Amino acid sequence: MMEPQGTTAMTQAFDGAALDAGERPSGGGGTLLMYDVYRRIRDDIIMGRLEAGRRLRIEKLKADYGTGASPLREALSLLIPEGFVDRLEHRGFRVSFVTLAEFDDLLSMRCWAESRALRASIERGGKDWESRIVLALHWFTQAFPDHDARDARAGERRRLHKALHMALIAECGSPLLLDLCSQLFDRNDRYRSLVNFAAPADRDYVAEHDRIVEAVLRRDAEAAVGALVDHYGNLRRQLEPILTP
Amino acid sequence: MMEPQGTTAMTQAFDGAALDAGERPSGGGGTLLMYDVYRRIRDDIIMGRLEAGRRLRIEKLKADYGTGASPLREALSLLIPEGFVDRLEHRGFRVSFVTLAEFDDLLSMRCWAESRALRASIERGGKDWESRIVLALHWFTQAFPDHDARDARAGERRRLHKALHMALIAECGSPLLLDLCSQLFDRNDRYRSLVNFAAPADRDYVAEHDRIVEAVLRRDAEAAVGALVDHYGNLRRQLEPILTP
DNA sequence: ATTTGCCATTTTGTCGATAAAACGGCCCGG
DNA sequence: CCGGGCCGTTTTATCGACAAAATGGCAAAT
Repeated sequence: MMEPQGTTAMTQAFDGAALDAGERPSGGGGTLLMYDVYRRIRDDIIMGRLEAGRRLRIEKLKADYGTGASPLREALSLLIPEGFVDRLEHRGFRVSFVTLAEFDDLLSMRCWAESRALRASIERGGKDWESRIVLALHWFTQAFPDHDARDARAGERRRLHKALHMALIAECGSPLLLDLCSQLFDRNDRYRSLVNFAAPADRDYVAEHDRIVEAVLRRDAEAAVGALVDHYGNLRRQLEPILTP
Repeated sequence: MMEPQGTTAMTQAFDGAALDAGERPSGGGGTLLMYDVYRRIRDDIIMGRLEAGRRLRIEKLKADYGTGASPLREALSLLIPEGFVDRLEHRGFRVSFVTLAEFDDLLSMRCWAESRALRASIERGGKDWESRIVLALHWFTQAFPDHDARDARAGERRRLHKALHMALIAECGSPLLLDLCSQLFDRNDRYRSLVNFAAPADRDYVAEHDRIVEAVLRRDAEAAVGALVDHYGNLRRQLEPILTP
C-alpha cells in the first residue's frame, strides 16, 4: 500500500508556477499562500503526479511544498468536497481513489449539465462570445501538436483545453451551472491524464473540438450537443481497459 | 454596514448541539472539532442567526464557539465554496449576501436537478424506498404544527424537512447528483428562513408535501415533478417583496 | 503457531505566539 | 472647508510547539 519514494517526481520548491493564474475554488485574489498550495496539490493530483491512494503526510508535504502545516490543512480540507482527497479521521489525508463507477457518474453528470449549459449559451451568446470561442480554439489547436502526458507543457495544454470548453458554455447565464461544469471538468481530467499516460493519442482531439465549435458557430444546438457528448464518451472507451484489471 | 453587537443572539458556548448529527461536507466520522464548528456556523447562517454581510472576526468567533483559530479557519474555508461565506483576502471572512438573482439561479438549478433525480428515483426505487418516504413524511408532518421560525425546534424541523426531500430522490443512483441537490437545498434554506421570519405561514406546507408524496407513491413522475416544482416556486412569490426594497 | 494485550513511536489535530497587512485617526497642505 | 499622506492600532495569515490519538512491534498466554 505504501509508495516508493522517488518514482514520482514531485514539484520541487517554489518554481515559477505563476502561469496558470485565475483558478480559485470560487473567486478571490491571489496573494494567499494557502491558495497557491491548494492549486499546486490539486494540479498534482489531476495530472497524476500524486497517484490515487497515496497517503498525504503533513510532514512530507511541508517539505515538498515548502510551507507550514496551517495552509496545507486548509488546502487539503478544500480538496475533500471536490473529491480529490479523502479524510481518515485522526489518520490524516490521502489522494482519493479512481473507479470506473465514479467516472461513469461523472460522465453522466457532465453530459447532462454541459448539454444544458451549451444549449443556453447558443441561445443567448452574442458575437463577442463567438470571438472568445474562436480564440480559445486557436490557442488550443496551436498548443496541441506535441501531445506527451509527461511533457512540461502538459499543464498548459490542460489549461487551454479547459478554457475552450468553458468558453463554449460561458454565456449560459447561470453562475451555479458554470461552477458545476468547472468542477466536473477538473474531476474528469484526472481520468484523462490516466488515459494519456497509458494509451497516448489514438484519437484526433483537434478534429473533435473543431466539430463541436463548427456546430456551435452554426448555432446548431442539436449537432453541437451531439458532438460534445460523443467527445466525452470517447474517453470512456479508452478508459475501460485501463480501469478493469 | 456594521452590525449592532447584541441584537442577534449567538449560539453561546458548548450547548448540547449533538442532536443534528449525520451532516458532514462529504462523508466522515464525527470526533473532529473542526466539523463541529463547521456545522454550527453553517446552521447559524442558514437559520439566519448570522445575518448576511456580517463580518466574521476570528477573535469573536473563538469566544462564541469556544475553539481555537485553526479549526475555525478550516471551517470557514469549507463554507466558501458552498456559498455561505465570502473571503476578502487579508481582510478576513464575512457572511455572504443574499440576492434575488442568486435565489433565481438556485431555484432554476434545483428544479432542473431534482426533477432529474426524482424521475430516476421513481423509476428505480423499490418498496424500501417507499417506506422511507412514508416515514420521513410522517415525522415531518408531526413536527410541523408549531411553526415559528424563532422556535427552539426550528433546527429540528429543518432537518426533518430536508430528510423528506432527500428521501424522495435517494434512489436516483448518482452520488454526485445527490450531493448537488443536498448543497442546493441547504443554500436555498437560507432564503426559506428569511421568509419564515418576515411572513410566517400563508401556505400549507404539509399539504404541499402530501401532494408530492402521493404522486410519487402512485409512480406518476409527471405529477410528482409538477408538484415539486410548484412547491419550490411558491417560495419565490413570498420572497420577492422581501428582497426588492 | 496464532492470538491478545501492552508500550514506544509516529502522526495528527489543536493551541498560543509572531510577522505582515489593512484600517482609522490625525496632521498637514491646498 | 476639504483631500491626501503618515503613523499607531487592530486583525489577519502563518509558523512552531504541545497533547491526544493511532500505528507497529514485542512479549505473554492460549
